[in-house]
Amino acid sequence: MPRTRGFDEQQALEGAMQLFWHQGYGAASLDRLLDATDLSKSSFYETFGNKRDLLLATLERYQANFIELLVEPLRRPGAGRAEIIEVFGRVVAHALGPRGPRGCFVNNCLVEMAPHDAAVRDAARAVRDHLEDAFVAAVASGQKNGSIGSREKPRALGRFLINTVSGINVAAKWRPGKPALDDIVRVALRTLD
Amino acid sequence: MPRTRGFDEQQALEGAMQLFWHQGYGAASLDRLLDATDLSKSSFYETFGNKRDLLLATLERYQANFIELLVEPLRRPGAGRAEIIEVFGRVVAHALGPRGPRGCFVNNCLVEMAPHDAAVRDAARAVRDHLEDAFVAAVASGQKNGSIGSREKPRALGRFLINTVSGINVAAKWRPGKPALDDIVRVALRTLD
DNA sequence: TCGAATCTGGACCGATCAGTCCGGAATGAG
DNA sequence: CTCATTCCGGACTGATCGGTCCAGATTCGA
Repeated sequence: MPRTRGFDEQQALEGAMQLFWHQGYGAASLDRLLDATDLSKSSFYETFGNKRDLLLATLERYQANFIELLVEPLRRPGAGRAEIIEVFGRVVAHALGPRGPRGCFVNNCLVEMAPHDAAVRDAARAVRDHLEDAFVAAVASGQKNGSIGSREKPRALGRFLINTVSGINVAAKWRPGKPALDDIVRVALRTLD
Repeated sequence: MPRTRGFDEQQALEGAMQLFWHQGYGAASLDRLLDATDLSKSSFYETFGNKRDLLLATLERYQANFIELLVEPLRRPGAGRAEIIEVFGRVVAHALGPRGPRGCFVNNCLVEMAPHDAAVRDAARAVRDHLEDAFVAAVASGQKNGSIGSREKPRALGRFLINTVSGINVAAKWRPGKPALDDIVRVALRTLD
């Protein structure tokens, strides 16, 4: 039974993710989701099953479309200090966002849902681990090419860097000035010396 | 019309705060709040007005009873590196908590409510600013007595430290091992050199 | 012991939630 | 054009939400 009328499922997913991201899971009512996905109620349930399954799907999309793009510099061969700096620049821009401070989708889910929902917690943790590993690899590579000091193990530095990223995303929620975020990044990056 | 039967309002506040803290605002239904405060529905509304006002009251209590206690070392005359280290030890213990990872009450509120509720955002920001100022003062004092390096302005270091605290509280949500948190703290404290 | 003040449990309200279901409109294949 | 398939709007359900209200139980001062 092939689709003949087809609609853009990816675009619907994107809309849903944006809504979850800006409003949170609880505040994203079904009506608003229908608006955001541009779907009828029937098609919505046909396509995504239910609200929670949709959340998990948007988490996957976030991982694939945002996180992967965000850390792309860290994947370059011979990545080091410069690439980490570049990623932090993206993090700041990403956290503030063009349409109000949305923070980080995964962080938001973690805080709102993790205590109650093991599946969401696992999904969020997976994304975070992925990000941490990317930092660790870049640190190791940077220590090898001399752009990063060798006083700390890559894992420890990676954990610290991802923690700083988390903090920035929370900080974004109360709308700090860019100077405040720049202070945070500058001091944090001193640990790479 | 004086109270003759009196009940412990402070204890009710404490119970409500614990519930909000562990479950979040949305998930803390009225029924659960009545359990937690050990109040009847009528007395609940008589005492606290409504659910949201109660949240603001618990935020104040958190500020007075937890944050103030947490940063007490920073208030000691001549505070410096040692006191900051002490506070970070408390932060780790506080975030993990005895009854599951509750993170930081203010952070949780910030993420869940700040986008929708200006009053909550202001209250949370006030608590956070308070904490940041305590760090800044301790850094300034530590730079004066030589326990902390002078390469960064106290405000910048303070912003960085409070950001690290935020990150740790988010990290706690996905139940990291203590070694991971220790890595984060150790690396972060190197910025005090 | 009596009466006033305090407190409680639960019935009740309107709103909103996620989710189900179906009659019929829209569409494309043949 | 025909007709099966796809899709939509909206009525509907049952649950739960925060919040109101009051009759009556409980308690205390006098």
